[in-house]
Amino acid sequence: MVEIIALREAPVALGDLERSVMDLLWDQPGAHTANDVRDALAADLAVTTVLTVLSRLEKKGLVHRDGGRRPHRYAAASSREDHTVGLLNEVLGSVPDREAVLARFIGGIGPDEAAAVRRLLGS
Amino acid sequence: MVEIIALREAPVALGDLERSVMDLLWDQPGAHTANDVRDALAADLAVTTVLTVLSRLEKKGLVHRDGGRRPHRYAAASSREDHTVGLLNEVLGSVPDREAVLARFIGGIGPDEAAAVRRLLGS
DNA sequence: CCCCAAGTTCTACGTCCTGTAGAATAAAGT
DNA sequence: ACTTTATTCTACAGGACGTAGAACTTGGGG
Repeated sequence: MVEIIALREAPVALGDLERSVMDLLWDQPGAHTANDVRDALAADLAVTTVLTVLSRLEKKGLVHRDGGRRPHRYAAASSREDHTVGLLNEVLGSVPDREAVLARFIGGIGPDEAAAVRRLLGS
Repeated sequence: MVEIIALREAPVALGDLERSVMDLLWDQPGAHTANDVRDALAADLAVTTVLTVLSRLEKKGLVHRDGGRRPHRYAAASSREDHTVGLLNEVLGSVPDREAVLARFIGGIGPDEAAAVRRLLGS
């Protein structure tokens, strides 16, 4: 199953395993070796599998690799929040009327969340 | 190229052609026959191709088919805006801290858009 | 009543992406 | 150098999409 949503130019689609790896890197910021990642994953995978995934994520620009010393280290290229905001903007960029979508979105959030947004908007 | 974004349970991934068809159905609300759709598309495709795509979109719940009289009619199941809001919520549902993402998102929108959101929030 | 034309469903295939990993190669320490 | 550890190559199955021919269905006209 490919976790998806729907949109555009530089596809940032993530498969289930890719997503798991990113979640790991996001939950535990910092540099990790492929072995670290493999051990941290629930499933019992071959290290090469993890390396393949990390390479693909690197090609997608989601992780950075430090190939300095031998066990290479991998880390998330951007925070989960920033990445997600990017996705939101991608989604919003796929429609002609961005504001119409925001209108319906805002109209659908709960009162507490609305309050939070209001606060975030400063005043 | 598959237009994508990244997430979840019931993948709502749309291919380029699928997306084109949805854009058509959204831009011209109402019931359309497969031939109508084919004629409206830029590319010169076989009707069967369009029918296949429409079927897949129907299976994904994005279009409804009226198979009453013979040239079946197809129409978007929901508005572009509602569909997109669904995507936004999918994206937001993929992170543990929804508010943290909203914070960065709100922080990144332009002043005019911020004003629009404020207005939408009432007050 | 049967055939034709228009329409719909089946089946199919090439391509790309993802999960998965063995084989081959490289490097690092002893 | 030799062994161990790590990385890169190569590969394949499965699923999603684009694409469409073949086969089947159905409503009219003869």
